[in-house]
Amino acid sequence: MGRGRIEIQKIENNTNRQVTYSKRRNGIFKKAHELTVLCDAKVSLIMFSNTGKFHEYISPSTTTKKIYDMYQTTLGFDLWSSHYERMQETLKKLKDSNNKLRREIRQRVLGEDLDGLDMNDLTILEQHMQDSLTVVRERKVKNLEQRNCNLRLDYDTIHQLEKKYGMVENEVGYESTIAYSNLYGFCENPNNNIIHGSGSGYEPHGLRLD
Amino acid sequence: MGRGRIEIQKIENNTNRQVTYSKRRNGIFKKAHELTVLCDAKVSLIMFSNTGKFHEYISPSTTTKKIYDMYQTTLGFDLWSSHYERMQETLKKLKDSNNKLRREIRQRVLGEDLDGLDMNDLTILEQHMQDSLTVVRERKVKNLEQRNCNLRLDYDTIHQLEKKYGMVENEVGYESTIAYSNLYGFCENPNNNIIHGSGSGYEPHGLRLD
DNA sequence: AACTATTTATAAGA
DNA sequence: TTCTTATAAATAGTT
Repeated sequence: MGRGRIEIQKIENNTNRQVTYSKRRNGIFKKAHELTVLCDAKVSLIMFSNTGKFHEYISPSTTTKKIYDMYQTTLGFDLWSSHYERMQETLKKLKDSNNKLRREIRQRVLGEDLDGLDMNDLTILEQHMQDSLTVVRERKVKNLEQRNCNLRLDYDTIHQLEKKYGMVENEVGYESTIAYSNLYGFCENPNNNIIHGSGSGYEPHGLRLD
Repeated sequence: MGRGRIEIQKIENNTNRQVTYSKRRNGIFKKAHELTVLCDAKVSLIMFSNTGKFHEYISPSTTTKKIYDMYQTTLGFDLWSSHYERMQETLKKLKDSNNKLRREIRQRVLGEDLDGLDMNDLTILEQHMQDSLTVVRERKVKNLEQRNCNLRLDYDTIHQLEKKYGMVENEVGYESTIAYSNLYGFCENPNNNIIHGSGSGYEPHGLRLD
Protein backbone atom coordinates (compact mmCIF):
# COMPACT_ATOMS: atom_id res chain seq x y z
CA MET A 1 0.00 0.00 0.00
CA GLY A 2 2.16 2.70 -1.27
CA ARG A 3 3.88 3.83 -4.39
CA GLY A 4 5.17 0.34 -4.83
CA ARG A 5 4.85 -3.00 -3.16
CA ILE A 6 7.61 -3.97 -0.75
CA GLU A 7 8.95 -7.31 0.35
CA ILE A 8 8.39 -8.14 4.01
CA GLN A 9 12.01 -8.29 5.04
CA LYS A 10 14.24 -6.12 7.13
CA ILE A 11 14.68 -2.62 5.72
CA GLU A 12 18.44 -2.23 5.59
CA ASN A 13 18.51 1.53 5.09
CA ASN A 14 18.62 2.96 8.58
CA THR A 15 16.66 6.12 8.05
CA ASN A 16 14.10 4.37 5.95
CA ARG A 17 13.60 1.72 8.58
CA GLN A 18 13.18 4.36 11.26
CA VAL A 19 10.57 6.20 9.21
CA THR A 20 8.66 3.06 8.36
CA TYR A 21 8.71 2.06 12.02
CA SER A 22 7.22 5.38 12.98
CA LYS A 23 4.51 5.28 10.34
CA ARG A 24 3.50 1.69 10.87
CA ARG A 25 3.63 2.07 14.63
CA ASN A 26 1.00 4.75 14.40
CA GLY A 27 -0.98 2.56 12.07
CA ILE A 28 -0.97 -0.42 14.36
CA PHE A 29 -1.81 1.70 17.39
CA LYS A 30 -4.77 3.11 15.53
CA LYS A 31 -5.84 -0.41 14.61
CA ALA A 32 -5.50 -1.51 18.21
CA HIS A 33 -7.64 1.34 19.37
CA GLU A 34 -10.27 0.73 16.71
CA LEU A 35 -10.44 -2.91 17.69
CA THR A 36 -10.83 -1.91 21.32
CA VAL A 37 -13.74 0.37 20.53
CA LEU A 38 -15.47 -1.52 17.73
CA CYS A 39 -15.33 -4.93 19.37
CA ASP A 40 -15.16 -4.00 23.02
CA ALA A 41 -11.89 -5.90 23.31
CA LYS A 42 -8.93 -5.51 25.63
CA VAL A 43 -5.65 -5.01 23.88
CA SER A 44 -2.13 -4.71 25.19
CA LEU A 45 0.42 -3.73 22.58
CA ILE A 46 4.02 -3.27 23.63
CA MET A 47 6.76 -2.49 21.17
CA PHE A 48 10.49 -1.95 21.32
CA SER A 49 12.13 -0.53 18.24
CA ASN A 50 15.40 -1.62 16.78
CA THR A 51 17.06 1.09 18.85
CA GLY A 52 15.32 0.11 22.08
CA LYS A 53 12.66 2.80 21.99
CA PHE A 54 9.55 1.80 23.90
CA HIS A 55 5.95 2.38 22.90
CA GLU A 56 2.75 0.90 24.21
CA TYR A 57 -0.95 0.87 23.64
CA ILE A 58 -3.32 -0.37 26.28
CA SER A 59 -7.11 -0.40 26.02
CA PRO A 60 -8.55 2.33 28.23
CA SER A 61 -10.77 -0.17 30.02
CA THR A 62 -7.82 -2.06 31.49
CA THR A 63 -4.19 -1.90 32.60
CA THR A 64 -1.06 -3.69 31.52
CA LYS A 65 -0.91 -5.50 34.81
CA LYS A 66 -4.49 -6.71 34.51
CA ILE A 67 -3.77 -7.98 31.02
CA TYR A 68 -0.81 -9.90 32.36
CA ASP A 69 -2.77 -11.32 35.23
CA MET A 70 -5.35 -12.52 32.71
CA TYR A 71 -2.59 -13.78 30.46
CA GLN A 72 -1.16 -15.73 33.34
CA THR A 73 -4.51 -17.17 34.33
CA THR A 74 -5.37 -18.07 30.75
CA LEU A 75 -2.10 -19.80 30.03
CA GLY A 76 -2.11 -21.43 33.42
CA PHE A 77 1.49 -20.75 34.28
CA ASP A 78 3.31 -18.12 36.20
CA LEU A 79 4.97 -15.58 33.94
CA TRP A 80 7.02 -14.09 36.72
CA SER A 81 8.00 -17.31 38.31
CA SER A 82 11.59 -16.68 37.34
CA HIS A 83 11.35 -13.42 39.26
CA TYR A 84 10.14 -15.39 42.22
CA GLU A 85 12.43 -18.32 41.90
CA ARG A 86 15.38 -16.97 43.82
CA MET A 87 13.03 -15.53 46.39
CA GLN A 88 11.22 -18.82 46.73
CA GLU A 89 14.55 -20.55 47.15
CA THR A 90 15.66 -18.12 49.81
CA LEU A 91 12.34 -18.57 51.51
CA LYS A 92 12.67 -22.33 51.50
CA LYS A 93 16.22 -22.20 52.80
CA LEU A 94 15.19 -19.87 55.58
CA LYS A 95 12.30 -22.10 56.52
CA ASP A 96 14.54 -25.16 56.57
CA SER A 97 17.13 -23.30 58.57
CA ASN A 98 14.45 -22.15 60.95
CA ASN A 99 13.16 -25.64 61.45
CA LYS A 100 16.63 -26.96 62.09
CA LEU A 101 17.29 -24.21 64.59
CA ARG A 102 14.01 -24.88 66.33
CA ARG A 103 14.83 -28.55 66.51
CA GLU A 104 18.23 -27.72 67.88
CA ILE A 105 16.62 -25.63 70.55
CA ARG A 106 14.03 -28.25 71.36
CA GLN A 107 16.75 -30.84 71.67
CA ARG A 108 19.48 -28.92 73.29
CA VAL A 109 17.76 -26.24 75.27
CA LEU A 110 14.53 -27.81 76.30
CA GLY A 111 15.64 -31.41 76.21
CA GLU A 112 12.69 -32.35 74.01
CA ASP A 113 12.43 -34.12 70.68
CA LEU A 114 15.13 -36.63 71.36
CA ASP A 115 13.40 -39.48 69.55
CA GLY A 116 15.65 -39.55 66.49
CA LEU A 117 18.88 -39.73 68.48
CA ASP A 118 20.80 -42.89 69.15
CA MET A 119 23.00 -43.57 72.15
CA ASN A 120 26.01 -41.92 70.58
CA ASP A 121 24.08 -38.78 69.63
CA LEU A 122 22.71 -38.53 73.14
CA THR A 123 26.18 -38.84 74.61
CA ILE A 124 27.53 -36.10 72.34
CA LEU A 125 24.56 -33.92 73.17
CA GLU A 126 25.07 -34.55 76.84
CA GLN A 127 28.72 -33.56 76.54
CA HIS A 128 27.82 -30.33 74.73
CA MET A 129 25.29 -29.48 77.38
CA GLN A 130 27.82 -30.17 80.06
CA ASP A 131 30.34 -27.92 78.30
CA SER A 132 27.79 -25.12 77.94
CA LEU A 133 26.84 -25.45 81.57
CA THR A 134 30.48 -25.11 82.48
CA VAL A 135 30.74 -21.95 80.37
CA VAL A 136 27.73 -20.46 82.11
CA ARG A 137 29.06 -21.35 85.54
CA GLU A 138 32.41 -19.86 84.69
CA ARG A 139 30.67 -16.72 83.61
CA LYS A 140 28.91 -16.53 86.93
CA VAL A 141 32.26 -16.78 88.66
CA LYS A 142 33.65 -14.07 86.44
CA ASN A 143 30.71 -11.85 87.28
CA LEU A 144 31.24 -12.37 90.97
CA GLU A 145 34.94 -11.62 90.68
CA GLN A 146 34.06 -8.46 88.85
CA ARG A 147 31.64 -7.48 91.59
CA ASN A 148 34.34 -8.25 94.10
CA CYS A 149 36.80 -5.92 92.40
CA ASN A 150 34.24 -3.13 92.38
CA LEU A 151 33.63 -3.63 96.06
CA ARG A 152 37.32 -3.67 96.81
CA LEU A 153 37.62 -0.34 95.03
CA ASP A 154 34.74 1.01 97.03
CA TYR A 155 36.32 -0.18 100.23
CA ASP A 156 39.66 1.46 99.43
CA THR A 157 37.95 4.70 98.46
CA ILE A 158 35.98 4.78 101.65
CA HIS A 159 39.07 3.95 103.66
CA GLN A 160 40.90 6.89 102.18
CA LEU A 161 37.92 9.15 102.74
CA GLU A 162 37.76 8.07 106.36
CA LYS A 163 41.42 8.90 106.84
CA LYS A 164 41.08 12.21 105.08
CA TYR A 165 37.94 13.42 106.82
CA GLY A 166 38.37 11.59 110.13
CA MET A 167 35.17 9.54 109.95
CA VAL A 168 34.60 6.82 112.53
CA GLU A 169 36.66 4.12 110.95
CA ASN A 170 35.07 1.01 112.37
CA GLU A 171 31.46 1.79 111.48
CA VAL A 172 31.79 1.91 107.72
CA GLY A 173 34.78 -0.37 107.53
CA TYR A 174 32.98 -3.19 109.20
CA GLU A 175 30.11 -3.46 106.69
CA SER A 176 32.39 -3.19 103.70
CA THR A 177 34.65 -5.88 105.00
CA ILE A 178 31.75 -8.24 105.59
CA ALA A 179 30.52 -7.84 102.05
CA TYR A 180 33.98 -8.21 100.67
CA SER A 181 34.92 -11.35 102.48
CA ASN A 182 31.58 -13.02 101.75
CA LEU A 183 31.98 -12.51 98.06
CA TYR A 184 35.59 -13.38 97.99
CA GLY A 185 34.91 -16.59 99.79
CA PHE A 186 32.23 -17.47 97.30
CA CYS A 187 34.49 -16.84 94.37
CA GLU A 188 37.02 -19.28 95.62
CA ASN A 189 34.46 -22.06 95.18
CA PRO A 190 33.43 -21.41 91.60
CA ASN A 191 31.47 -24.63 91.18
CA ASN A 192 29.16 -24.41 94.14
CA ASN A 193 25.58 -23.56 93.50
CA ILE A 194 24.50 -21.60 96.52
CA ILE A 195 22.92 -18.88 94.42
CA HIS A 196 20.91 -21.31 92.35
CA GLY A 197 17.51 -20.03 91.27
CA SER A 198 14.25 -21.36 92.66
CA GLY A 199 14.27 -24.19 90.14
CA SER A 200 10.55 -24.74 90.51
CA GLY A 201 8.90 -22.32 88.09
CA TYR A 202 10.37 -23.66 84.88
CA GLU A 203 9.76 -21.29 82.01
CA PRO A 204 11.30 -21.02 78.55
CA HIS A 205 12.75 -17.64 79.56
CA GLY A 206 11.64 -15.56 76.60
CA LEU A 207 12.08 -18.35 74.10
CA ARG A 208 9.32 -18.47 71.54
CA LEU A 209 8.95 -21.56 69.44
CA ASP A 210 5.69 -20.70 67.70
CA MET B 1 -11.98 0.44 4.08
CA GLY B 2 -14.82 -1.58 2.92
CA ARG B 3 -18.07 -1.27 1.14
CA GLY B 4 -18.84 1.70 3.31
CA ARG B 5 -17.13 3.73 5.97
CA ILE B 6 -17.98 2.87 9.56
CA GLU B 7 -17.95 4.93 12.72
CA ILE B 8 -15.40 3.87 15.33
CA GLN B 9 -17.85 2.93 18.04
CA LYS B 10 -18.94 -0.34 19.52
CA ILE B 11 -20.65 -2.65 17.03
CA GLU B 12 -23.89 -3.50 18.74
CA ASN B 13 -24.84 -6.44 16.51
CA ASN B 14 -23.31 -9.42 18.19
CA THR B 15 -22.49 -11.51 15.16
CA ASN B 16 -21.20 -8.53 13.28
CA ARG B 17 -18.93 -7.57 16.15
CA GLN B 18 -17.60 -11.11 16.35
CA VAL B 19 -16.85 -11.16 12.63
CA THR B 20 -15.19 -7.79 12.67
CA TYR B 21 -13.10 -8.86 15.67
CA SER B 22 -11.92 -11.90 13.81
CA LYS B 23 -11.04 -10.04 10.64
CA ARG B 24 -9.34 -7.12 12.31
CA ARG B 25 -7.50 -9.37 14.69
CA ASN B 26 -5.91 -11.09 11.73
CA GLY B 27 -5.15 -7.70 10.24
CA ILE B 28 -3.42 -6.37 13.34
CA PHE B 29 -1.45 -9.58 13.79
CA LYS B 30 -0.24 -9.31 10.23
CA LYS B 31 0.75 -5.71 10.84
CA ALA B 32 2.56 -6.65 14.01
CA HIS B 33 4.48 -9.31 12.20
CA GLU B 34 5.35 -6.99 9.31
CA LEU B 35 6.62 -4.40 11.75
CA THR B 36 8.71 -7.03 13.45
CA VAL B 37 10.34 -8.07 10.21
CA LEU B 38 10.59 -4.77 8.36
CA CYS B 39 11.89 -2.75 11.28
CA ASP B 40 13.57 -5.42 13.35
CA ALA B 41 11.29 -4.52 16.26
CA LYS B 42 10.02 -6.53 19.19
CA VAL B 43 6.28 -6.60 19.53
CA SER B 44 4.04 -8.12 22.15
CA LEU B 45 0.37 -8.03 21.27
CA ILE B 46 -2.12 -9.55 23.69
CA MET B 47 -5.83 -9.40 23.12
CA PHE B 48 -8.92 -10.52 24.95
CA SER B 49 -12.18 -10.38 23.04
CA ASN B 50 -15.47 -9.25 24.38
CA THR B 51 -16.21 -12.87 25.26
CA GLY B 52 -12.87 -13.43 26.99
CA LYS B 53 -11.18 -15.22 24.11
CA PHE B 54 -7.41 -14.85 24.24
CA HIS B 55 -5.05 -14.23 21.32
CA GLU B 56 -1.47 -13.14 21.24
CA TYR B 57 1.30 -12.20 18.88
CA ILE B 58 4.88 -12.13 19.98
CA SER B 59 7.89 -11.34 17.82
CA PRO B 60 9.83 -14.52 17.11
CA SER B 61 13.04 -12.95 18.38
CA THR B 62 11.71 -12.62 21.90
CA THR B 63 9.27 -13.92 24.50
CA THR B 64 6.40 -12.39 26.36
CA LYS B 65 8.35 -12.59 29.56
CA LYS B 66 11.35 -10.79 28.06
CA ILE B 67 9.07 -8.05 26.81
CA TYR B 68 7.69 -7.65 30.30
CA ASP B 69 11.10 -7.57 31.86
CA MET B 70 12.03 -4.81 29.43
CA TYR B 71 8.72 -3.08 30.07
CA GLN B 72 9.41 -3.15 33.76
CA THR B 73 12.95 -1.90 33.39
CA THR B 74 11.89 0.84 30.98
CA LEU B 75 9.09 2.12 33.15
CA GLY B 76 11.24 1.81 36.24
CA PHE B 77 8.61 0.29 38.43
CA ASP B 78 7.83 -3.19 39.46
CA LEU B 79 4.73 -4.66 37.87
CA TRP B 80 4.93 -7.56 40.28
CA SER B 81 5.41 -5.56 43.42
CA SER B 82 2.05 -6.54 44.85
CA HIS B 83 3.02 -10.15 44.25
CA TYR B 84 6.29 -9.55 46.03
CA GLU B 85 5.01 -7.67 48.98
CA ARG B 86 3.65 -10.54 51.00
CA MET B 87 6.68 -12.59 50.11
CA GLN B 88 9.02 -9.83 51.22
CA GLU B 89 7.18 -9.63 54.51
CA THR B 90 7.38 -13.36 55.07
CA LEU B 91 11.04 -13.23 54.22
CA LYS B 92 11.69 -10.51 56.76
CA LYS B 93 9.79 -12.31 59.49
CA LEU B 94 11.68 -15.50 58.81
CA LYS B 95 14.99 -13.68 58.93
CA ASP B 96 14.11 -12.06 62.23
CA SER B 97 12.93 -15.34 63.64
CA ASN B 98 16.10 -16.98 62.44
CA ASN B 99 18.27 -14.39 64.09
CA LYS B 100 16.47 -14.78 67.39
CA LEU B 101 16.80 -18.54 67.22
CA ARG B 102 20.48 -18.26 66.42
CA ARG B 103 21.00 -16.00 69.40
CA GLU B 104 19.13 -18.42 71.59
CA ILE B 105 21.40 -21.18 70.41
CA ARG B 106 24.52 -19.14 70.88
CA GLN B 107 23.50 -18.38 74.43
CA ARG B 108 21.93 -21.56 75.50
CA VAL B 109 23.53 -24.26 73.43
CA LEU B 110 27.03 -23.04 72.87
CA GLY B 111 27.31 -20.98 76.00
CA GLU B 112 28.39 -17.94 73.99
CA ASP B 113 27.06 -14.42 73.84
CA LEU B 114 26.35 -14.15 77.53
CA ASP B 115 27.36 -10.50 77.81
CA GLY B 116 23.86 -9.12 78.22
CA LEU B 117 22.93 -11.43 81.08
CA ASP B 118 23.10 -10.48 84.72
CA MET B 119 23.64 -12.82 87.63
CA ASN B 120 20.00 -13.78 87.87
CA ASP B 121 19.73 -14.51 84.14
CA LEU B 122 22.82 -16.66 84.34
CA THR B 123 21.41 -18.61 87.21
CA ILE B 124 18.11 -19.24 85.43
CA LEU B 125 20.00 -20.26 82.30
CA GLU B 126 22.18 -22.56 84.33
CA GLN B 127 19.12 -24.18 85.86
CA HIS B 128 17.53 -24.72 82.43
CA MET B 129 20.73 -26.27 81.15
CA GLN B 130 20.89 -28.49 84.17
CA ASP B 131 17.27 -29.56 83.62
CA SER B 132 17.90 -30.30 79.95
CA LEU B 133 20.99 -32.27 80.82
CA THR B 134 18.91 -34.31 83.21
CA VAL B 135 16.36 -34.99 80.46
CA VAL B 136 19.09 -36.17 78.10
CA ARG B 137 20.62 -38.40 80.75
CA GLU B 138 17.22 -39.87 81.52
CA ARG B 139 16.74 -40.54 77.86
CA LYS B 140 20.03 -42.40 77.75
CA VAL B 141 18.84 -44.57 80.58
CA LYS B 142 15.54 -45.18 78.79
CA ASN B 143 17.44 -46.19 75.66
CA LEU B 144 19.54 -48.63 77.58
CA GLU B 145 16.51 -50.14 79.22
CA GLN B 146 14.93 -50.51 75.80
CA ARG B 147 18.04 -52.21 74.49
CA ASN B 148 17.92 -54.44 77.48
CA CYS B 149 14.33 -55.46 76.72
CA ASN B 150 15.26 -56.23 73.13
CA LEU B 151 18.11 -58.39 74.26
CA ARG B 152 15.89 -60.17 76.71
CA LEU B 153 13.51 -60.91 73.84
CA ASP B 154 16.39 -62.17 71.73
CA TYR B 155 17.51 -64.35 74.54
CA ASP B 156 14.03 -65.85 74.99
CA THR B 157 13.68 -66.43 71.24
CA ILE B 158 17.01 -68.15 71.05
CA HIS B 159 16.18 -70.19 74.08
CA GLN B 160 12.97 -71.40 72.45
CA LEU B 161 14.79 -72.14 69.18
CA GLU B 162 17.35 -74.10 71.06
CA LYS B 163 14.65 -76.18 72.67
CA LYS B 164 12.81 -76.67 69.39
CA TYR B 165 15.79 -77.64 67.25
CA GLY B 166 17.92 -79.19 69.93
CA MET B 167 20.88 -76.85 69.60
CA VAL B 168 23.67 -77.03 72.14
CA GLU B 169 22.09 -74.98 74.84
CA ASN B 170 25.08 -73.75 76.75
CA GLU B 171 27.04 -72.37 73.79
CA VAL B 172 24.53 -69.79 72.66
CA GLY B 173 22.97 -69.32 76.03
CA TYR B 174 26.25 -68.30 77.55
CA GLU B 175 26.94 -65.39 75.24
CA SER B 176 23.40 -64.10 75.46
CA THR B 177 23.45 -64.22 79.19
CA ILE B 178 26.70 -62.28 79.38
CA ALA B 179 25.36 -59.52 77.18
CA TYR B 180 22.13 -59.43 79.08
CA SER B 181 23.57 -59.22 82.51
CA ASN B 182 26.11 -56.57 81.52
CA LEU B 183 23.44 -54.31 80.21
CA TYR B 184 21.04 -54.98 82.94
CA GLY B 185 23.63 -54.11 85.49
CA PHE B 186 24.34 -50.86 83.70
CA CYS B 187 20.72 -49.89 83.62
CA GLU B 188 20.42 -50.15 87.32
CA ASN B 189 22.86 -47.23 87.62
CA PRO B 190 21.13 -44.73 85.37
CA ASN B 191 23.25 -41.76 86.34
CA ASN B 192 26.69 -43.14 85.70
CA ASN B 193 28.51 -42.02 82.65
CA ILE B 194 30.64 -44.94 81.61
CA ILE B 195 29.54 -44.70 78.00
CA HIS B 196 30.38 -41.04 77.76
CA GLY B 197 31.71 -39.98 74.36
CA SER B 198 35.32 -38.96 73.83
CA GLY B 199 34.52 -35.40 74.88
CA SER B 200 37.63 -34.08 73.20
CA GLY B 201 36.56 -33.37 69.62
CA TYR B 202 33.99 -30.71 70.32
CA GLU B 203 31.93 -30.04 67.25
CA PRO B 204 28.61 -28.25 66.79
CA HIS B 205 27.15 -31.61 65.74
CA GLY B 206 25.40 -30.59 62.54
CA LEU B 207 24.50 -27.16 63.80
CA ARG B 208 25.09 -24.53 61.25
CA LEU B 209 25.06 -20.90 62.28
CA ASP B 210 26.16 -19.34 59.02
C1' DA C 1 6.32 16.48 8.01
C1' DA C 2 3.23 16.47 3.58
C1' DC C 3 1.74 14.51 -0.59
C1' DT C 4 -0.18 10.96 -3.49
C1' DA C 5 -0.06 6.81 -6.30
C1' DT C 6 -0.76 2.46 -4.99
C1' DT C 7 -1.30 -1.37 -2.18
C1' DT C 8 -3.72 -3.34 1.53
C1' DA C 9 -7.45 -4.05 4.71
C1' DT C 10 -11.96 -4.82 5.31
C1' DA C 11 -17.46 -4.03 5.40
C1' DA C 12 -21.08 -5.85 3.44
C1' DG C 13 -23.00 -9.33 0.82
C1' DA C 14 -23.18 -14.12 -0.78
C1' DT D 1 -17.35 -19.53 8.95
C1' DT D 2 -15.13 -18.29 4.37
C1' DC D 3 -15.05 -16.01 -0.15
C1' DT D 4 -15.88 -12.00 -2.93
C1' DT D 5 -15.50 -7.39 -4.12
C1' DA D 6 -16.27 -2.49 -3.84
C1' DT D 7 -14.37 0.78 -1.26
C1' DA D 8 -11.90 2.91 2.68
C1' DA D 9 -7.55 3.18 4.81
C1' DA D 10 -2.65 2.73 5.14
C1' DT D 11 1.57 3.71 3.54
C1' DA D 12 6.16 3.70 0.24
C1' DG D 13 8.39 6.66 -2.13
C1' DT D 14 8.80 11.30 -3.16
C1' DT D 15 9.08 16.31 -2.09
